[in-house]
This record gives sequence, C-alpha cells and structure tokens, in this order.
Amino acid sequence: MEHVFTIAVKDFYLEHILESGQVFRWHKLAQNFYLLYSGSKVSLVKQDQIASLQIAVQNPEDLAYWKNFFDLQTDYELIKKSIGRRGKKVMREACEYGFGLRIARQDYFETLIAFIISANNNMKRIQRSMLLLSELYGKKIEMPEHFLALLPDEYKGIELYAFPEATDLAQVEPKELRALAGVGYRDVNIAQSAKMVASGISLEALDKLSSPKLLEALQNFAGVGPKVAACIGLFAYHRTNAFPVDVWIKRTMQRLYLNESASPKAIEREGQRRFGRYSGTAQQYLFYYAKELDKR
DNA sequence: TCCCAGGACTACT
DNA sequence: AGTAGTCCTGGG
Repeated sequence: MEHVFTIAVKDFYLEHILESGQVFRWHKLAQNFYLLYSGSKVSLVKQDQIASLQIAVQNPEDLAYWKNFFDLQTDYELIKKSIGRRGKKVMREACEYGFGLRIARQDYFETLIAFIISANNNMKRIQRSMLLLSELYGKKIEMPEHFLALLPDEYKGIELYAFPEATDLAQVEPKELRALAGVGYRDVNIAQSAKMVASGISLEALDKLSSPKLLEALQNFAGVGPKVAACIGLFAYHRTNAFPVDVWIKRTMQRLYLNESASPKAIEREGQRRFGRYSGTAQQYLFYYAKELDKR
C-alpha cells in the first residue's frame, strides 16, 4: 500500500497556509517541509515545487482527510478575483503577497481550544501551548514506519501526539493547565469549555446551523466572544463569510474603509457587506498582509 | 524594573 | 448599547 502521495495543486503555498495564524500544531522541519497534526492524525507535507504537494499519511484512506483539510477542491483564483474586484488596491496586493493561502478545514474541538487560547495572545505562544497540551494529555501516535525515512535525523526520535479528547482535557485542573501548558488566565475557560463538550454538547451537530446561529452557539463556550467564534466558524466550520475582527484587521479596515472610531461590530458588518460570501477569506489575506507590512 | 501586546468578560454608564 | 478595567506571560 502506498503512503506517500504527490498531488497536483494550484493556488497553494504551504508556508502561507500553515503560518498565517489559523493552524498551530506543526513542526517546521525545513523550508516548505512540515510535520503537521490535525485532531488525532499526523502527516508529513512538503512542497518542493509550486504546482505539487507531497504528502505522507498514516494510512492511505487518510488522504481524503488531508485533501479536505487543505480545501483542495476549491478554486481560489475565482475567490481572489471576486474579493479583488470588491476591495481597494491593498486587497489585491494582499492576495498577491499571500498567494497560495487557503482556509483550512480543521478539527472542531482542537480549533475551539486553539482560539480560546488565542485571546490576548500571540502565535508563538498559542502554538507552544497547543503542542504542550497534546504532549501532556493527548494519546500517543505510533510513528509510521515510512515517516522515518523522510524525517530529518534530528526529528527521527520525535514523539507524536493526538490533540486531547474533550473528556481527557475536562479532567485536568485549571491550575495545572496554567503551570504546565502556559495558558495563563485562559485556564478556566479551557477547562470549562472542555467540560461542556465532554458532557455532550456536540460540535459536529453545530455544523447544521446557519452561520449566525453557529456563531451565537459558539459564544456559549467559556472564553469565546465574537472574534474567537468567528475564527472557529471560519477555520473549523469553513464559514467563509465569518469575519474575525482582531487588532490587525481593525486597524487595516479602519484605515482603508472606515474611520478610526469604527467599532468591531461595524467593521465586521463592513467586511461582510463589501466582500460578501468570501469576506472571511478576504480577511485572512488582509490579516496576513497587515502583519507583514508591520514587520517592514 | 517597568511597559507593551493581545480578546473576553464584568461592571459599570 | 457602549466602554474602562482586569486577566497572563514573553519580549523589548
């Protein structure tokens, strides 16, 4: 059985997808080469050429999961045309800069916890906490034989972990989460939300809801407000019309389309009015570009 | 040593 | 309905 696949891709750039603040559980092994987790699965992904992706999976039937994860069936050329037409020059520059960006379809529970942690936090720290939570409370994943030949020497001994089940995370004391996973005051929110999921609130079932109802339902979880709900809606439930307003998007949207007194709610409305059903995708290009401009 | 960045939530108006 | 103050921690 084959476990390593080469897939033809377009509008796909691994670094932009994984390092744009939507996916947190990965190790960068080399340029354009990552060990990537999602839920209880793991893969090795490498992009040597712009038009092809190499992916090593645990089992051949996992290939469909990862194709879906990377949203490979969607034509981003059309989306970029649409939001480019509806936005100003900066939006078109953002699409160009963030070429190959895609909106991933991620595990519900993992995404819920990731964005609870994201409150008042930065990417490096979110990533650290997410990997720690997995190592501490996740089930160990056996290293697939065929991964070893592909891993760089210094990673051959790495231990692989699934993201914790809600039932397992629900049993951990908040104090411990804070001390061992470095989640700070978000400890109680994580524990509480894990308990809610463990006690039977089905994250899968929420996918049946309309986008407004879904975002409302997500805000019932502890530590989930409008911004975090929009992130979970966008990156787990693939609601491409969800428009998360963080400080970067706030500044950018205020400067480009509104004034500096515009509230987050008004910014969300304007984003959705202007960019329509792909406002969330537009947000992601804009977010990634705004952070880059700030670095320069 | 202090100060800053970064959303949710509470307690106000 | 809108908003000041607080929560934690790594980094300047």
